[in-house]
Amino acid sequence: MSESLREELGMTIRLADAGENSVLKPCVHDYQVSCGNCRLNSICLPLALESDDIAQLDDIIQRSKPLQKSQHLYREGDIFRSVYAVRSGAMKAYKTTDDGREQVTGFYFPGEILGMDGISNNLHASSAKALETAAVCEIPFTSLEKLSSLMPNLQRHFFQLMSREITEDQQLITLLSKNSADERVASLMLSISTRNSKRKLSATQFRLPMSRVDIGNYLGLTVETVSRVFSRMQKLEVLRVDNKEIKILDVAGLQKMANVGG
Amino acid sequence: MSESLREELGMTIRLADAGENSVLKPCVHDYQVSCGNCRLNSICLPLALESDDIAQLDDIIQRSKPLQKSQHLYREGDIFRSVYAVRSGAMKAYKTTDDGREQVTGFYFPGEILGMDGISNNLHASSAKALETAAVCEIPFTSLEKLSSLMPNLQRHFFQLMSREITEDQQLITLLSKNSADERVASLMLSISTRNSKRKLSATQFRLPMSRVDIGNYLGLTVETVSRVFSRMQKLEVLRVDNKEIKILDVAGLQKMANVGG
DNA sequence: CTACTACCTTGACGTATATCAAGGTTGCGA
DNA sequence: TCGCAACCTTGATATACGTCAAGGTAGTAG
Repeated sequence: MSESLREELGMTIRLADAGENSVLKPCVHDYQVSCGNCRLNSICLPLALESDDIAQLDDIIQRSKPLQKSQHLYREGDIFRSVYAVRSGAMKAYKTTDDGREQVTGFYFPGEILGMDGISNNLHASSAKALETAAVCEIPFTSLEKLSSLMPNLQRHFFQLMSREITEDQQLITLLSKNSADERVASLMLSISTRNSKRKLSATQFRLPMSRVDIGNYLGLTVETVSRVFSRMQKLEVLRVDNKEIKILDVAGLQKMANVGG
Repeated sequence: MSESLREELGMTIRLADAGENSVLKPCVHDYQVSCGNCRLNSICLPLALESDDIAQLDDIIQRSKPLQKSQHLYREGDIFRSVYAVRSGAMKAYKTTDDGREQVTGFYFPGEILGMDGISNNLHASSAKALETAAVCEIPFTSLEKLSSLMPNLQRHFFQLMSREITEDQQLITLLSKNSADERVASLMLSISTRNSKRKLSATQFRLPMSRVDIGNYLGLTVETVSRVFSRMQKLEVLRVDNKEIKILDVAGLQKMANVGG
C-alpha cells in the first residue's frame, strides 16, 4: 500500500496496521498529557491563551506513540493536514534536491512547531524525520483554522509563529551567504544553547541529537569541514567536544567566533 | 553627498511633512484604484475572495503617492503596523548584518506581499526599499487580523501567503547551500521570468530593476562573479544581456544551467 | 554637451572550503 | 562478545569564488 493511499484512508487504517511507515499511531490511553499541564505550554502554542481557551485547543490536538529514531513524521509531497509540536526528542526537516542531495532546513526541539511550510500548497514542502526517539502533538490544520477565527489570540499567535519561521529562515540565509564555516558552526551552537535555556535546560552543556552530516547539510558545509571546525574550537578552548556531547567553555569566545547577533 | 546622508535628509523631510513614523503620505485623491478593479487582483490578496468580501478588504487598504527610487518603505527595527502589496515597480527587502554588510532577502514585484517578517516581534525584521519608482498598497495588520477572523477565505489565504514566503526562503537556502554561481544566477532569471508571466508580461524579455550588486547580495556572490556569470551565459547564447535588459534566448538551456526545479 | 558618479566588466592572483583518501571510533545486532 | 556499519577525524590536494586592480559605460546634473 502506498504511503499516500494510506493517508487517504486515514486514521482508522493507521490504527489497524499500526506499523512501519505510518506516521502517528492513535493512542488509546497513555501519552495523555494535556496542554494545560504540559511543562512546555509557556513556549509552545498555548502561550498566548487563557485556560478556557487552552482546553479548547487541547481538544483538537492529537497525541500519539513516540516516533522511533529516523522514522518519518511526514514526507515531501504528502498531503498536508496538520502541523506538529515537538513534545520530546528532536526532529529535522529537509528537502531533497533534484539531483538527490539533501538540504536540511531546520532542527526542531520540544515546544517548537513544524510543518507550516505545507500550508501554501496543501502539500508538505519538506520531509520531517526523528533524530532520536521523539513525541509530537498533531494539530489538525482545519481545526486550528476554525479555532483561530474564534480566538483572536490564537490567530495572532499562529501568525507570529509563521512570521518567526520566516525571520529564522532569513537568519539562515544570511549565515549561508555571508559567514565563514567557523561562524556558521558557532552560530548553530549558540542557537541550540539559547533554545535549551528557554526550555530550562543547560545553556552550556548538551548532547547534539544530529550527526555531523546533518550539521554540514544544514549549514552548507561538508562533514569534513564541520569536523575541522569542532577541532579548531576545541584547540581554542571555546568548546569541549566529545562526540555528540558539547560543553561550551567560553560563551563570549563562542559569540565572538560567531560574529552575529545570535 | 553620500547615499546614507541623503537618506537621512529624506527621512527628516518625510518626518516634517507627513507626520512622525509614517512612511506613506495619506492620499487626498488620486492613486484610487480599488482591489475590485485592480488588474493584479487575481494574483494578489483578493485572490480568494468574493466581490462583497473584496469590497471590505478594499476599505482597510490605504493607497498613497508612489515611492521614488531608493526610498524606504520601512526600516529594520521600525514598529510593525502593516504589510504591503506592491502595485507597480519593484522593491527589495534586506537586512544589515552586524558588521554592516547588507543581505538582500527578497525582491518583490507587483502583486506580491512584503513585510510579513515583522509580525513575530511587532518590529520590522528587515528594511524595504524601492528599486525604481513604485506604488504600494498598505494593509494595516490589525484590520487584516479582524477581517481574517470574519472571512475564513481571507484567513486561509494569508496563512498560505506566509507559508509561501517560508517555502521560498527554503528554496533560497537550498540554492545558497548547494548550488554554484551559474546555477544561482540562472535560477534567479527563471524565477523572474516565471513571476513575469504570472503578471501577463513577457517571460523571455525583461528589464532587471536591481543592480548587479543587489543580485550578488541576494545570491551570496560578489558583483564580479555575477558579471562573469552573465558574460558566460551570453557566450553560451543562453541569454542576451544588455546592461539591465535581459533576453532569454534558450529557456531549456537556462533551466539546464539552473539545475533546479525553478 | 560635458563631466561626474555610480555601475559594470575583465584580468591576475589568493584562499577557504570541497574533494579524495585513509584510518579511527562508536554503537548496535547477532 | 564480536563484527559490522555508520560515523567521525585528519591529511593532502584541487578548485570555485573572492579580492584587488584597472578601465569601460551609462545615466544625470549643471
